[in-house]
Amino acid sequence: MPKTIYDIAKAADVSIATVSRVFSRSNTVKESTRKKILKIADEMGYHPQAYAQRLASKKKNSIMMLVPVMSNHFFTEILKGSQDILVDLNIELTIQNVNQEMGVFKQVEQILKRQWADGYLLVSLHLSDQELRKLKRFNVPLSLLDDVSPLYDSVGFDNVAGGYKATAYLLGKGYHDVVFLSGKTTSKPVKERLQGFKNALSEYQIPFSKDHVILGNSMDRDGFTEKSGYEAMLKILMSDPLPGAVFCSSDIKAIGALKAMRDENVNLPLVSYDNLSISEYIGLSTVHQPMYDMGYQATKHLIERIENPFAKICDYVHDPELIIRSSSEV
Amino acid sequence: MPKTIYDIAKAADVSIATVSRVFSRSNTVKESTRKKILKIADEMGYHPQAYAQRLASKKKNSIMMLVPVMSNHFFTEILKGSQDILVDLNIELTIQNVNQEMGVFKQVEQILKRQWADGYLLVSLHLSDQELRKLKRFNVPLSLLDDVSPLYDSVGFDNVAGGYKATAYLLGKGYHDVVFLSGKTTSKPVKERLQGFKNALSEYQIPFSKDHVILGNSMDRDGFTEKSGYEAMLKILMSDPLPGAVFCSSDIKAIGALKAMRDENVNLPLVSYDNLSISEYIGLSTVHQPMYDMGYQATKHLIERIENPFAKICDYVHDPELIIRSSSEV
DNA sequence: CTGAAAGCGCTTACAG
DNA sequence: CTGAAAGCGCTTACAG
Repeated sequence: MPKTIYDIAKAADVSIATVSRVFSRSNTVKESTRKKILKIADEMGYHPQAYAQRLASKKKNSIMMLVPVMSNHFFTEILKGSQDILVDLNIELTIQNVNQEMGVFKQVEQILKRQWADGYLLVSLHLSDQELRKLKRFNVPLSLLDDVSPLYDSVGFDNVAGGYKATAYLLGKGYHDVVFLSGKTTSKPVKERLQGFKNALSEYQIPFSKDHVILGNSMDRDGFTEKSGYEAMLKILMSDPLPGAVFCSSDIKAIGALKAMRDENVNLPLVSYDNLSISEYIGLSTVHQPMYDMGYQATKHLIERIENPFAKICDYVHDPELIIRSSSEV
Repeated sequence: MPKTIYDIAKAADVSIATVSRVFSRSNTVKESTRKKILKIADEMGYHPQAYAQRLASKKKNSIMMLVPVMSNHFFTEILKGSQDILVDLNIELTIQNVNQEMGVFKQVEQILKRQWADGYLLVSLHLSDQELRKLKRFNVPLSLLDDVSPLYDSVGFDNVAGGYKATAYLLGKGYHDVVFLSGKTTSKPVKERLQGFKNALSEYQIPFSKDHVILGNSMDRDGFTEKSGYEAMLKILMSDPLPGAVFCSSDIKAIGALKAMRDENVNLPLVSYDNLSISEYIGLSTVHQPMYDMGYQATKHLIERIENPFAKICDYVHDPELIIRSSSEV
């Protein structure tokens, strides 16, 4: 049986209040008794139970990150940014995976209801305005990451600008017949990047048509898979005439697309999106998103919000940066 | 203020016991009162607090996964395997990141002490036998994943066999001057894969020497980074004569190594290790590890262990499979 | 610096 | 089918 505070108190011949004070780092305990209690606790393998502590104190010192891990190839960067700020503050970070296939909003609600943490980091969840508004009723600090909303502290990217930059670069190089290798078109980032694509076209007075958008058949993870990119590129390569260049909605898809080109022995200039750590090594021209900074910032906002619930909401939109490597320079 | 069970009881004109029964799905509640309570709870936004529930019931219905997310590129597969079994059982899964740079064992101890979960899944932690033995004192179900030990339920891989297969393949093709592109040599999987490498050499009666092992300078994440692979391959390419082939300790490193070869315009046959989802698309010959199955199995073991703490310990070692693609066929 | 006691929000025999 | 009451393992004013 695990030991309780009573066991330690009895063994140390003090009250449970004193034992509690030792573990809550209250400095009102005499050094000698503190040492004695710590020694006994260590021998008996005692440590306060998280549940009881949190119930009694109403403080949690804990933040929870909700994230669709499955689809999130840049998650490690975000996590690093988040941890770097949390470690010093001695705040626990717990991760909850949100399953994209099972109703994101319902899962979020379910988790918030349980009152696990002092605040929640919602990563790449892309909830609608209406859903976000509904979450207000839980009255708990929320911070959005890779998403922007005036309703919450949030730090995201201007996907429209990113899509525009990538496309404009290709157009500027003279490839006026660019094509968009899309993800699932209901996905928020896909929509926005497509909008950027359209904006660039219209700047060059090129009329947009449905034929500009090519999709793979595989639709798991919103189509953000190598397989889906491969399929889409195969379709592109079957068109006649071939487009001059490709703007691909994500690096992961681009990896599939690149293989399709190799298999078919065609080489179209390609720019994609995300700048994963591998992208540098496979020479992908891509739109960079500083995920580390984002994790750091969003976490900072959340902590400040927990401390001061009535501070001004702060939504920050990063301007993405285009990085040119070999894939666009054929 | 969040509502409590008392608020609901009062509003529904019943005792708190009845409200509790409704939420714990006890079927001893009259259908009409159940409906009434559920309706009121929904209106008032009530849901039982996780902490209080677990403290009172001593049941947690929850499993925690400890994982060095940072370094774990195949983590999503494991997670999927684990979730697929948990969802049906209505068991919560929480993920705790373990920071490789901060003393893995200490962190694990710290987490176990808190008594968060009914059981813990230790993923790719590679603790020593002595450390594992020490964890016994927490007297809580533990299941190891990507690690094998007779002390706990565990499912891992035979890294020695994997290293052997990869190397023997290269030797069998006539490349007798193979070289091992290593990770940090204190890392358990690196050591084992190197042992497999040695075994293959000795089968071909090739004496092993230190020169067979090449290391990059970057050592974060135990050297499992693209950068470290790039650096190591650059070193290899500076040797004279050049080796005939390379066995690379991980796919991520191989991606860096491949770039180094492209940059230097050399093309050595290469086999690596892991079979990440991207590996198929960049044509990596590699050693496959069925991470999904592993996540599924380890989770199953853990659940059975929680139900029956005295069942026979079951440690399972997967035999890895060599997959040949283009990188080895130059 | 320390203790007695109330309380955190639940669950669960027990009794009816 | 339902309620009163004890208890889960802690924290924290309050008093000394």
